Amino acid sequence: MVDFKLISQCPVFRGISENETKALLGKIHFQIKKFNNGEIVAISGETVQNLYILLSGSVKGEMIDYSGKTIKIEDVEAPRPLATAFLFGKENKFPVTVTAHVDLKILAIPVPGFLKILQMNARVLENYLNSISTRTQFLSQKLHFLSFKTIREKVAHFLLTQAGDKFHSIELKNTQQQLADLFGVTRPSLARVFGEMQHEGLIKIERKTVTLVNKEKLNELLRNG
Amino acid sequence: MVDFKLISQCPVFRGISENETKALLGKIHFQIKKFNNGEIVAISGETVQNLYILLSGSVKGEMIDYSGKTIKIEDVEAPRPLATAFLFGKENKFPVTVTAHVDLKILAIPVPGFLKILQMNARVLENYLNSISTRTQFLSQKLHFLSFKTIREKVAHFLLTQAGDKFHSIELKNTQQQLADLFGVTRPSLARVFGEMQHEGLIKIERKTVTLVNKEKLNELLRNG
DNA sequence: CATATTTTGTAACAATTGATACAAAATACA
DNA sequence: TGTATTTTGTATCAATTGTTACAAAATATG
Repeated sequence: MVDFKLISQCPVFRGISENETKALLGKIHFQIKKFNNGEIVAISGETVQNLYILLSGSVKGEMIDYSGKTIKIEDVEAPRPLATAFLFGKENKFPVTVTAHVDLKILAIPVPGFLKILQMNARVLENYLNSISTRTQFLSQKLHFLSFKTIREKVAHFLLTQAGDKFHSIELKNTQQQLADLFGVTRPSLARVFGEMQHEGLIKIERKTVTLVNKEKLNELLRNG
Repeated sequence: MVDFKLISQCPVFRGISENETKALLGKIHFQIKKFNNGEIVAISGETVQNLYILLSGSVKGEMIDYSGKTIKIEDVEAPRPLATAFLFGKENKFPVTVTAHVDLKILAIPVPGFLKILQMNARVLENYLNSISTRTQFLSQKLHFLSFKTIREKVAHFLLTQAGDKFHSIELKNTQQQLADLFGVTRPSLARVFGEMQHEGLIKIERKTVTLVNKEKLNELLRNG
């Protein structure tokens, strides 16, 4: 028995009623697959030929290195889709090896069928486009952030983005340790940069409040290094 | 007069005949916009409400920093679409300010109309999905590569990826300078790492040929730093 | 309020990389 | 082949960041 209610809770089918979901899936081929704990769902490098939606249980994604060892990358839980950004495109292969965690039930919709659904239902189409676009935008932002090489630049960008055009002070909602993790640097290094920037009169720090004293120089940092 | 032949050469309409393109566009609203050299097509942060396809001329994309200065990011030339990854999703805003280069002609298809086209024509749908998916995959790879912090790690990853499972030596097709640019490091730093890795017996370099002497240790590098 | 825990500021030293320079080696080209 | 140009190997020094350690300050908790 297929739980269409659960499927309609998945991001891709959001806003689609249980009955509509049932009707859509009735017009195409699909499979329900079950895996036991530890079974391999897909191997890294394998071509993605289905849209996989977790119905129950969860999976872990692992990279396999060149010697055969595995490194855990991320977990995905029901009711979420798998590898949505790798259904199409030039490199439509699983970037990770996917293994079942607890007893796992997966809805597998072959790509041709999924394409039909996208054409039949505007809402699903929009959901899917929004999903992969949001991911692309997230990656773009992350990449842009990583383009700043020094900690000073990262801090300047972070502060200016947080403050926006209007404000000249911001409230930090994270500890230095959390910020350091976000920036991918060590906590003492971040603290050092905060201290230096305060000494130079760029910012002023009081408790969790950071005042941007000299916004212009902070901007110059992002250009001149 | 609209040049449907040109439109059908754009990646999104690839594989669609001139007549089909004409028929598709006939069922929706669209605009042809013209810009003179230097005119602003879209401002960074503005919501993307149309799919823009360059019909003639080219544009430059620039970021505006917090003080108002602009930095050139990239150029796009006809017949290519603009900001395809920002039509949908949570942050569907222009990431850059777009300015006309030479006399510019643009096809502007409002998003609702483009959605209709996607539903009417499976080929356009696939083209578009392939386009943004390929972009996401490119960004994913780039991000993965940037996750390697030291030059050693970058080199190890590069060599192992190039060699794959089967081969134990690769032919470099770039100069050290080009590789250094690819890695975002200076040329002498890269040369130093090559030298060190050769001294340690990890690799052997002869002219443009790099032999991976100890693949296992190269793998360990990617995990243990 | 007093005490335990977390967070922050700072210092000393090591490791990595960038910047600059220069000569040897390889390559291109007349 | 001989010469000009490009590429590579290497060295030195500066700049940045990581590592480790410890005390002061802030916060949480009883």
